[in-house]
Amino acid sequence: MNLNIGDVSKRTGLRAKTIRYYEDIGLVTPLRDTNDYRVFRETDLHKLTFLSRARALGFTIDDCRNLLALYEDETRASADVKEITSKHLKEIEAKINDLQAMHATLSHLSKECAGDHRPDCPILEGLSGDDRR
Amino acid sequence: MNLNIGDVSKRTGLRAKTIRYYEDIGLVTPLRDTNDYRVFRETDLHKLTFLSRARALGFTIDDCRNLLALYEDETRASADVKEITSKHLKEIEAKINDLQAMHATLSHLSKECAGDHRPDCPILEGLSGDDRR
DNA sequence: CCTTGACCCTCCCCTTACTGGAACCCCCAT
DNA sequence: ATGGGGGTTCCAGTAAGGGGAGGGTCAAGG
Repeated sequence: MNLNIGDVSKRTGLRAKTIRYYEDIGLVTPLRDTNDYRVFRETDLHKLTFLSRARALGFTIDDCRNLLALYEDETRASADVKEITSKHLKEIEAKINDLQAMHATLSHLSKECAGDHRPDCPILEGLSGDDRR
Repeated sequence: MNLNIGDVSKRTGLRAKTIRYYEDIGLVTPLRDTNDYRVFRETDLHKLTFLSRARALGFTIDDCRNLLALYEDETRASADVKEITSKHLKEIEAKINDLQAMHATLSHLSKECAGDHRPDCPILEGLSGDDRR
């Protein structure tokens, strides 16, 4: 069950480039064949799958590093995992709020804009210093 | 009414560094005093205010460049502005959707997690290949 | 045995939108 | 003259990879 980078890429959904990058920054340490090809074992595959999912859920690489350490530590406290997750959830909420505020402002301006050949444009007015609400 | 970079920074809310960067990439072109200090005029101030607001609404620098060109073009069609805005609104919506999906998944896992001293952790299980919904 | 195409390798620069820092100049008040 | 608070340039770094050059390797087919 020794896999090349291409195989791992297919199974994890990560690109080969990404996997090499993860090795560079020390998240995985595959073995090497005599021809310098990376050789991934079961455990490497598990880690990379884990990383793929954690990244897809928006965790930073740094969070991933910590989560992975907890994942591998049989004596972890689930509280530690939950804390990282809660912090991340709060960041997600903050981002959603920001985006919703932007969306509200912009869609308001956009609705006012005729969107035709004429130059008058409430969007540009809103973006300029012109501060009437 | 000639302003130094610090004055402009205070009035626009942009940091001096950011303003220099905007000059670097050609978004503004302040004059120069004999001592090499940048000299900003009214129009520069307007442009930078515009940029500050557009950035705060999440437009990319590239969008800003286009919007600024339209802002300065008295013969623009408001349709062009609206198109950039609509595209941006769609991107915002997509991001919000992504974030909400992440949030849903993560908060579900988080709720299942005891968050105590014990190692059992549904969050880690969810992140590993363990694919039971 | 040789070639072809699909893999794999390393190394380096590019991206976004800035931010930080070093090393230096300028002006005014003490 | 010295101190502080402006200003200037340039260099390096961030997150998380992406793109591409230039080259080695492997397995199958002719």
